[in-house]
Amino acid sequence: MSARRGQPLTAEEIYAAVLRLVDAGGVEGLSMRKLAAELDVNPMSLYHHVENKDALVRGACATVASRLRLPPDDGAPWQEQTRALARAYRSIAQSHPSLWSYVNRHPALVEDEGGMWEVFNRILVAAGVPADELPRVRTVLYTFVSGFLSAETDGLLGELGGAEDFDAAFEGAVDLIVAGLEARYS
Amino acid sequence: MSARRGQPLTAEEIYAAVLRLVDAGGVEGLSMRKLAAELDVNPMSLYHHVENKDALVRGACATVASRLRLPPDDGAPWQEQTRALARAYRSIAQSHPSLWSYVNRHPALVEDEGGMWEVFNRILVAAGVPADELPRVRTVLYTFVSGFLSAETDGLLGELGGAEDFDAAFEGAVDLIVAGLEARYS
DNA sequence: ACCTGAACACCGTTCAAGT
DNA sequence: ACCTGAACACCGTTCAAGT
Repeated sequence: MSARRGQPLTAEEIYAAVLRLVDAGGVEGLSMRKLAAELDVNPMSLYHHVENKDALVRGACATVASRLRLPPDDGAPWQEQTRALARAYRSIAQSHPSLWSYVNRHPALVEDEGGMWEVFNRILVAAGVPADELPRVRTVLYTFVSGFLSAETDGLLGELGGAEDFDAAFEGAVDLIVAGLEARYS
Repeated sequence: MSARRGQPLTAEEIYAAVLRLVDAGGVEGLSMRKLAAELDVNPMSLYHHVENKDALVRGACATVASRLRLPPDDGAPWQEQTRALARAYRSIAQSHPSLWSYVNRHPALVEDEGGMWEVFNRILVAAGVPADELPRVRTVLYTFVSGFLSAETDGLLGELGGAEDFDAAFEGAVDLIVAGLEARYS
């Protein structure tokens, strides 16, 4: 039996607990049984609120992704908007590193986070990328940024050396991308 | 009891089986018990040859990494050597995608693969990167390439769209890196 | 010295039985 | 209608007991 009050679990309650457990021990460290214990509930009761562990992670993702705040379409130079978008994305990744790292390598879980691709497109057009190259360039640059962030959140950045100040290294990485775009498309 | 001949397991035999299982079902799909079955051996016998599952993966890595063939130091332009190094690294990653993907996000398992960093340094010096920026630039570019490769091996590249021809997308990605280096350091 | 069965402490998930 | 205990098919690893 559970020591809980009569009210059933809310989605908010569940996902707050999921994020707590994932932050503490990664998605691999999350288990239905631990989550149930965290919520003071019978493990099997969880299946009444969520289909399975995968759906749990997907829901946690949606919760976090909804917090992405995209840079506005003011008249700022595309270089500055690129940096703003990259920083906004990084801050989401860093808010729950283990979750982001896991989701980023599970294609089925990656979804359009609040119109990010549209914003990215707009910026690349401003940078002079021709329409037919746009999807490829967008995808490649996304893999570059997510590669850096994976290295950062997985601890590889520190291991590889040369980047004691991660913020500075990130800015340098974005600078290199901007320089590459300028050289090829401006 | 085992149906094996008297001879004990060899490391070659074990790692060949590990790679077979990892290729088929990823590192997450590898288990000591399945490996033992694959080798027709008692699960507990494996612990006589290897410390634990982690050591197993580390050994498999070393096996694969030893196959990396670095580009020679001929007088080729640094742009061409950059492409050659990137291609050599990609072909290793692609030879056992699941293993590479797993190892790449476990910092403790990433090791210098046959002097790759030295070769990378030499190329970047030729590209005009100043000595004090070298470690940072090397690390950032590594995260870019490994980000692309992770996206490719994890199936994210196809999911994101814009890259039906992965080889072409990879060349485009390296082109962008080269353009960035030329713009900032040449 | 080498090998291994049973056991321990975990998983995700199903399902029949309870209220 | 909702909940849950027992069960199933898995894990990695330990350890005492066997040869």
